[in-house]
Amino acid sequence: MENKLDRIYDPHSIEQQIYQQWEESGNFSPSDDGAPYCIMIPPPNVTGSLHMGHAFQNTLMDALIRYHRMKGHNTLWQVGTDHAGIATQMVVERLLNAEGTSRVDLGRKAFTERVWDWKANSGGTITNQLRRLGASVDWTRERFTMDDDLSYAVREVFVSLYEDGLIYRGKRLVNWDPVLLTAISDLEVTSEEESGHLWHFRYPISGSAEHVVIATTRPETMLGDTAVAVHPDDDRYQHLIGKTITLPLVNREIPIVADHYVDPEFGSGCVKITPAHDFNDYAVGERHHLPIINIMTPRASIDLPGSRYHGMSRETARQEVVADLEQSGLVEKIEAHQYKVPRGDRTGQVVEPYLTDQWFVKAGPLAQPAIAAVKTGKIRFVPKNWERTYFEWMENIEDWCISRQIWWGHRIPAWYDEEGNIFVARTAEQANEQAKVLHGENDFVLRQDEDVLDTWFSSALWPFSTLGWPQSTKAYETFYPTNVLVTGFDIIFFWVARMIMFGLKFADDIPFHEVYIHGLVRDSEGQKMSKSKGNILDPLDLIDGIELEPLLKKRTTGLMQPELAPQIESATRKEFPNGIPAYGTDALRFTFARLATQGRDIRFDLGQIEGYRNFCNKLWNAARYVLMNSEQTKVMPIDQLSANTSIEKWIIAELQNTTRQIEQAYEIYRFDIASKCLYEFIWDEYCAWFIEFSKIMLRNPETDEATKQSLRASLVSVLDASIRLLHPFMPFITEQIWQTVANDRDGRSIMFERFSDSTVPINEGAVAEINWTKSVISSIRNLRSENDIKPGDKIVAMYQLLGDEPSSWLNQNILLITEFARLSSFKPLKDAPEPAVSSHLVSTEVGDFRIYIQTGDLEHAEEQLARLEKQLKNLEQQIKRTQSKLNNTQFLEKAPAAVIDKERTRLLECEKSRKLIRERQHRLSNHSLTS
RNA sequence: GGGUGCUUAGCUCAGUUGGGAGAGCAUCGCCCUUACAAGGCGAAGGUCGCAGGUUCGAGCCCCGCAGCACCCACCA
Repeated sequence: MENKLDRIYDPHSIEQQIYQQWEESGNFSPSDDGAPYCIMIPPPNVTGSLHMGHAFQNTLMDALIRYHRMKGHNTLWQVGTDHAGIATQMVVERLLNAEGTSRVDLGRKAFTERVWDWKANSGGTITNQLRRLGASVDWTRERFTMDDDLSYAVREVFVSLYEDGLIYRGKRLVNWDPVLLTAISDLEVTSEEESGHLWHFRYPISGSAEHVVIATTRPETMLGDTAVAVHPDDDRYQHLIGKTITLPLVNREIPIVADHYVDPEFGSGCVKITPAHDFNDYAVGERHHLPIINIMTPRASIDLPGSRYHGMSRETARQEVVADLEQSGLVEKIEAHQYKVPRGDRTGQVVEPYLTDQWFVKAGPLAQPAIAAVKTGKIRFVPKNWERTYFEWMENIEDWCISRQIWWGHRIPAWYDEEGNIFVARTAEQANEQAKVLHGENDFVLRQDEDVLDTWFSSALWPFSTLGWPQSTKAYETFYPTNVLVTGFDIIFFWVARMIMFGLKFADDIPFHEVYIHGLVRDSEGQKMSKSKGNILDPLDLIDGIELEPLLKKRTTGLMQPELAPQIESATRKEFPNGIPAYGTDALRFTFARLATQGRDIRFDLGQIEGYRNFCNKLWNAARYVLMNSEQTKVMPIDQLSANTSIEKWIIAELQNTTRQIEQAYEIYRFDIASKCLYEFIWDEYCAWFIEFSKIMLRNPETDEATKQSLRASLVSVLDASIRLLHPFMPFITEQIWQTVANDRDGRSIMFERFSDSTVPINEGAVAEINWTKSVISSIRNLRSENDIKPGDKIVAMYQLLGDEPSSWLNQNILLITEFARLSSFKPLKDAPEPAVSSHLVSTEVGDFRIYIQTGDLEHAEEQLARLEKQLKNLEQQIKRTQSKLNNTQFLEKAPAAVIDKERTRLLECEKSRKLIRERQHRLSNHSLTS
């Protein structure tokens, strides 16, 4: 490392080089020393690239990891990626289509080989982006959910659950994506309200002229109706229960049944029942033992050989059915209707309830201990209110459909013989053994189940499968249960709940003690970021910067709806007329930390990150100043500083207060508080006061050498301590400065330094003295500004000690006051009668210390009088309020003594201030009369 | 239909167990002062969504209302 900092802070020139050094030196692996601390990364999809949500989440995890590493813990941040079954298969299928071939052409074996190739060549995007972010994950332990050992864990879990009766196979109505041709789980279906129609049809009663009117949003499914239902207590239809209907168009006799499911208030009170194509109807069908007639192919076209609708898409069939019923005069009416349409979250296609053979996890028994773990406080959600969401879902949990009819994923370890017997086993050999037992000497052929498991199945094992389970490895013994899971609320059901269930079942313990749920990153307007809205910010663009043209291109290419491009382009031009400047990783990370308030979604706009980039610059330049002034000075722990002067004692006190607040904030995951404390301490105390104080003292020829040495040591050591506190949020700039401020680093990294030093007792006297000095300086600055005195002009000032502030405070700090306030002299006013001294005096007070300054003229007298008048008015109000409180016997009886004392003191202070202000008014108005 | 969160300065948000309303950005003055103009000094700006209640005292606790956002659910 160089021993100097460049004049200009340039994040780009330091960040990548530093990360490479960290990674190469193996710094991210556990130290094998100290209490274990472990976080599991939510494995990003291997097809993914870093978005703002990742950047936010990983910033917080890295801060926690770095904090605990510096605290001396044996720290593991387990990294890896998820095979993302459907997403990855879609990506590779698109590539194949572009090449003019297809998944089916290749066949299963060649296709999965192709996916592995893709992964080897293109699957590292997001992990490399994590490096840019500074993530101190242990790359040597990187895992992929389809690694051999993790796949082994998957089979182990599947087989165990099967043996325990918690996995079963069955023909059930599932959510079917007719484009992907696979079942998906309830969670993968999203319902949006859409405009449609409510069709009212007349169904004729068999052998009668009567008919009933049924209403439906899906006319085409009437081809599969097997009943009409009414409410059992509905007087209108009592006489029809048990009779039959001749189903129009199909001419099938179907019964009228009574079922509580029907809401008599809705529509006509009669419901068509299609058990094969509706979840509710399926349940009704089961209750009444109705036949289940499937009328659709997997691609959701009509499957009724011999019917005129056979082969029609569901949309066409709908039109035709309605037209035909219309023709027969069976359409009562058609109403506009808003209704929820279920769509697959991957394809956006309307999902069909579809009757197929699938594998399910029986969730109820697994959920019970998982609920208890949170109820008893073994697992804590932060913020706590998410526990309610968790309970709500867990207490009403449905069985989980885990089989998927795709090729990329963990193949289900089940085999069938020709008679349909199922053999679930860890390996084909074991399945064979089982089959032998059954078949004896007879020949048989086994065929493995074609389906793969839902990707979330393997994700659910992540906290223990990555650590070596089912083997009892050192990592597993050391780091399970992990400390905290950091994730978004959107995957509490998908992932968090299932990890808890499986962790308790298989690793015999909770997977983590705490779950920190963070908010969603939105754009500056509060909109969700999405490609189709064209409002995506790429974290790397914020780090490296991007010109307008490439940004436009990025946002407008590959849109699902290309017609939106012009709109997106103009919005982008308006928001980023000059593109995006490079802010650097540290500024981005710090911004995320500052925005990480409890649970809320966060709005991201460039003003914020710019402010924190400026903070980086501030720190950088402060470090440059310190280097210039204390090059040969040794960095010391805070508790070993000699701290000769009050200002050193004061800044040490401030540092210690800040440290304590930060450590407390980490304990409760308040990254916003921790980062805010750092910002304020470094900028408002260390830079604005301490460095400025030090300049004056170091440059003063009368300062003795010992004091200078002490000051230099404090300057450099407090800087050193500050950047250690800051390191978890800003790893790069702090490393660069840390390497530079001392010569004896020997290639060590700041990431292993202690987070904070031992404390020394706070010197309250020094703190009071410096706070008083700061107030005096601020008051004079204020006076100067109010009187339009140019910052460069030196002025005469005088003071009066009216009370009992220690005169030592003044004597000790008179140089600082004089220099800071740019005074040519600062002397006692003696006992001269005030108005006689000068007609150009204005004054202010700090407690009982009155300060006068000389002004060149009094042209601002009117303004000042107005200001004083306003202050006076405020004071009067306060006095009145305080007095009425103190006159209130109820208040005096019931309020705590401390509060009453406070009010009394306040009253005295206000009255004193009022007196002083009146005096100032008096002086000012007299003088303005004379001038 | 059930649930959750939000509403505080022009904007984005803090506000810990109830005890005199805060920050950043933006705005307005004045300064290119030898670490930093990505800076310094100073100023202005709020009926804490509305309406009640509890309390000596409410931004904070309770009830109601309104608006916004999100989650869950099988209403054809």
